[in-house]
Amino acid sequence: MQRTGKQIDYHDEELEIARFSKALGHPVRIRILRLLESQSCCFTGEMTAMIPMAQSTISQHLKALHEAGLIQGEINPPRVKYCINRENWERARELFCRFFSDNPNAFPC
Amino acid sequence: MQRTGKQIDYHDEELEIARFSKALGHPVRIRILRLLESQSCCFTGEMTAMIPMAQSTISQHLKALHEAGLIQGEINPPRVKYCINRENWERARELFCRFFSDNPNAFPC
DNA sequence: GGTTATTATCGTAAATTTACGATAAACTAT
DNA sequence: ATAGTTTATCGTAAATTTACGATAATAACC
Repeated sequence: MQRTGKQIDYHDEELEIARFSKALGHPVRIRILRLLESQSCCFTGEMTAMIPMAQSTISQHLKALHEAGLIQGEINPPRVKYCINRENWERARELFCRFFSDNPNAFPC
Repeated sequence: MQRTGKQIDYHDEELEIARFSKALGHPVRIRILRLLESQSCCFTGEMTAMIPMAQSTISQHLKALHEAGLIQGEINPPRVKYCINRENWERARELFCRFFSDNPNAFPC
């Protein structure tokens, strides 16, 4: 919240993994990502049809995932087709695997 | 927030991974876990010495990690020694690796 | 019993998140 | 131009998170 802010010198990796984790920290966003994983890409409308939640709320969650870099949207008027952002997905995988590895220098994933 | 609550039928795995992710969603908690990883265990005081943040705030973050199951505390009066909860750590690794795997059935991590 | 050391909890204020309905924006098709 | 479709944004209210200082709890030691 940084009220008085003694300023902690976080490493880039710490900030990166916290940022990805925060985006993954809501079950509906996990659901959305699983949908996108199973069927390469997906229109917003298909998600709103499958997830019983207000369209505006889903759009809000999509924005969160987009800002975290986990998905990307391609405008296909009047619709928007969302896909996993493969580059950042790979980066996240790498970060999590290294983080959870017993030996932080190894990288077996 | 569940105001009208149309109720989404989340799978256990979705809730689990969101729960772990939420706990990982703050850089200071990543820092704490990295400390615990590097030196098997650690007293609260050692962390407050290394992290420029109020003792009560760190205790609060430790509580969050504890409630998510990622760490465990052993009372060693008047101090408390915290360690990674290896069982749940392994579980989280498994969940994340499967989640980020291109093929959700494979499990190469 | 009283003191010291360590950690958790309480009370708080500000910021952020989450959900909704309503509205706006963008582009097609008529 | 007008209407229709799809999606994002706005305004909102409630809940949660995050940070702090102050206080309480716990157990050792004198």
